[in-house]
Amino acid sequence: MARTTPQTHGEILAAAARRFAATGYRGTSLQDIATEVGCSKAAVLYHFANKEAILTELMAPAIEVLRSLDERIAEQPGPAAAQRVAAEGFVDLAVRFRSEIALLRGEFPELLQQPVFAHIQQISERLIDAFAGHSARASARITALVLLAGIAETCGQFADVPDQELSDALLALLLRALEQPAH
Amino acid sequence: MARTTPQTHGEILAAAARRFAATGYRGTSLQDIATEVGCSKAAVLYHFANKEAILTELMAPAIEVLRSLDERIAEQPGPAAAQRVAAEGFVDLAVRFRSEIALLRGEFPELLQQPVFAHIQQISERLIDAFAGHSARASARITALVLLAGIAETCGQFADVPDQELSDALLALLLRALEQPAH
DNA sequence: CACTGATCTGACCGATCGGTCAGCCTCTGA
DNA sequence: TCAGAGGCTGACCGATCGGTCAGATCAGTG
Repeated sequence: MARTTPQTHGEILAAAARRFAATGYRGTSLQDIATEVGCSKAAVLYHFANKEAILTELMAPAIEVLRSLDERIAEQPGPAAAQRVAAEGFVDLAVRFRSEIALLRGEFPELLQQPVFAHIQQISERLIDAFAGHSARASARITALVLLAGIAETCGQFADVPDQELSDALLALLLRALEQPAH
Repeated sequence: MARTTPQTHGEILAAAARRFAATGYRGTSLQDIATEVGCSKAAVLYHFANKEAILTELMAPAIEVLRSLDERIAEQPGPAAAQRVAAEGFVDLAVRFRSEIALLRGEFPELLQQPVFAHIQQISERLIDAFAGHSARASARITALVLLAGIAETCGQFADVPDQELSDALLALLLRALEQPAH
């Protein structure tokens, strides 16, 4: 029961990731995390300012990669190049961080309100725009949103599929499904 | 404030639908619904046994259609026919009930535990199977799940798109993206 | 030895949740 | 006129939430 090791911080992070993935962010209480770690709820709040700080630290690496993808897309010369970079970059991100994305478990709408994800809303809008080949046509935007949301929502469920196989399948799907932008 | 009309039942349903769509099922309290209606929380619980009963009544029509779609898919002679019926039926269901689906807002995982959705889990598994053309290949199942989840997750966001246009765009996407089953 | 700072605990707080309950209105029909 | 039923209210309940706080424990330092 008594913990004297200073590695509790990491243990809390790992336990929180497991619980968030199992029951979602809102569905996981600080007591749940504490029980999984084997410490008190107060100990959890000794290592993290509040519940949100745990989520922030868990998501930080994925958010950083998403931000850099956003920049790389903006640098592309035309819509076709932007679409290709967006597709490849997003698939790579989804596969690499699928466990982190999984623990959001459809709570995107509420979680987007939180400071951690302050800029994600705009980034994802630009991502959809790139997916749609900068087209304003309704069908292009519908296609883009369905694919983006579908991948984000499901990639965490393929924990048993090897990275390369999942990556290939998703990229093939995107190339097949996305409407080609006008030249 | 005082309500003497017996139409409160319907008003509560409508208010609940709006609040669920805005902040999700778990994110909406009985007090929120009562405030929107303009009555007391106790009045809401006079008309409905509990919070879940409101959701049950809201979702009943959509669930019934999903159940009949499941039966129709099972009657198809081969995987190709089943895939086509599943695609057309699911798009139709998603478009017609997009406002009902929208108010689940990614809370599928938790809500699936509730009695209302007891059989939905198995039905959706059979739906994915039909989407995948009864193939066991990982890529086919990944594609099926991404598209199904993507449509379910996003169709509620296209409230401004006419039914026919949305339906056409989604069906075209499915025909383009789904892997063809072996003959 | 005394002291300090880091780590951790149990008890507690106010807020909010879904849900219950006794009773108050208002309308209706015998 | 009045009993009773339907509709509704305010007060209240136990549970749970995120978060606070005073203090206990312990390793290291002088």
